[in-house]
Amino acid sequence: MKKRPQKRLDYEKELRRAGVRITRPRRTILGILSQTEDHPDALEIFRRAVAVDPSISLSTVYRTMKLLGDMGAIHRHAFEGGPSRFEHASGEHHDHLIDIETGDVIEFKSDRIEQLQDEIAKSLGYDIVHHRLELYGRKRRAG
Amino acid sequence: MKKRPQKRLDYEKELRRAGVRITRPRRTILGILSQTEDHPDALEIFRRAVAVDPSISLSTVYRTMKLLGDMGAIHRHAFEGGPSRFEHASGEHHDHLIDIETGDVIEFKSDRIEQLQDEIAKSLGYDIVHHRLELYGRKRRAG
DNA sequence: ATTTCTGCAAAGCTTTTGCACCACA
DNA sequence: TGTGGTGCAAAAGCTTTGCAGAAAT
Repeated sequence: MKKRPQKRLDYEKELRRAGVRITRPRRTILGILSQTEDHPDALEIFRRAVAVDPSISLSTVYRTMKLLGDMGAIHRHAFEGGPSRFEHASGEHHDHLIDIETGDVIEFKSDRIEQLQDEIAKSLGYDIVHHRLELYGRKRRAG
Repeated sequence: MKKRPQKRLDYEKELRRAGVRITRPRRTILGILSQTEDHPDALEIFRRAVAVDPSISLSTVYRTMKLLGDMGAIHRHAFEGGPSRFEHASGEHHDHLIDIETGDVIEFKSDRIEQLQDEIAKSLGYDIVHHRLELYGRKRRAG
């Protein structure tokens, strides 16, 4: 029952603050991202955008995702065997379980795992800058 | 102080058993993999192979890696921001810490993390087929 | 003698980029 | 009105593939 009302306005504010122009294609893409609860790839975002504004280009989608990624407003995930997929960066950090049959993505979080990761890195003499934890699985059937 | 003596012979046996021909380029590539303790990408394997047999092609490297991967003899890792890198599949499962400055890869293993992953997947109604855990970090400087 | 494999070149797929025009501030 | 953004097409980077000739069994 999560609500993500008018996330687009937040994006716009952030963008303006960063000194970037709010153009028609950008507004369209932000609108789509604000309604997005899944993890679409660039082509899928492009398709959804074209439905709103047929003149939009895939380049602009990529450029906008790059822009938002650099600002930290979205995350890009390069899951196995496919193009990068995006999600908004609102909310807390989490990792992903990918359904290898459907491509569905389930988010999860484990403080314990994060803590263990830190310990491991430290013991190896490293500080973690970021990490990637992806579980690829198959839905267990009842019975 | 690990030793990996004559790993090539094992590969060859496996390949013959699988009904594949041991050709000159394959023997060359297997020889290189057997001496490899790092995580080279296809181009790097190609370079090392060319030093032994200048007539080898990059396609053959890719095809051989695919073959060995399908047989489970090597693992392919798609670390962030670069081409896939390979390692032989001998030895036990482990995860990777990637030095974001040098690209160096350090292997580590945590039974506790594996166990937590299983629990998480189960609680979400999934069985894990495989997973990917990569820590991207920077060497902590003394002091 | 077959069947598999190879090198080469071309194509595939995702993502980035050069450029001339367009539009936001 | 000037700078930044856009669409288009081309290119880049990695990997796969079609094909005709070569080599392993």
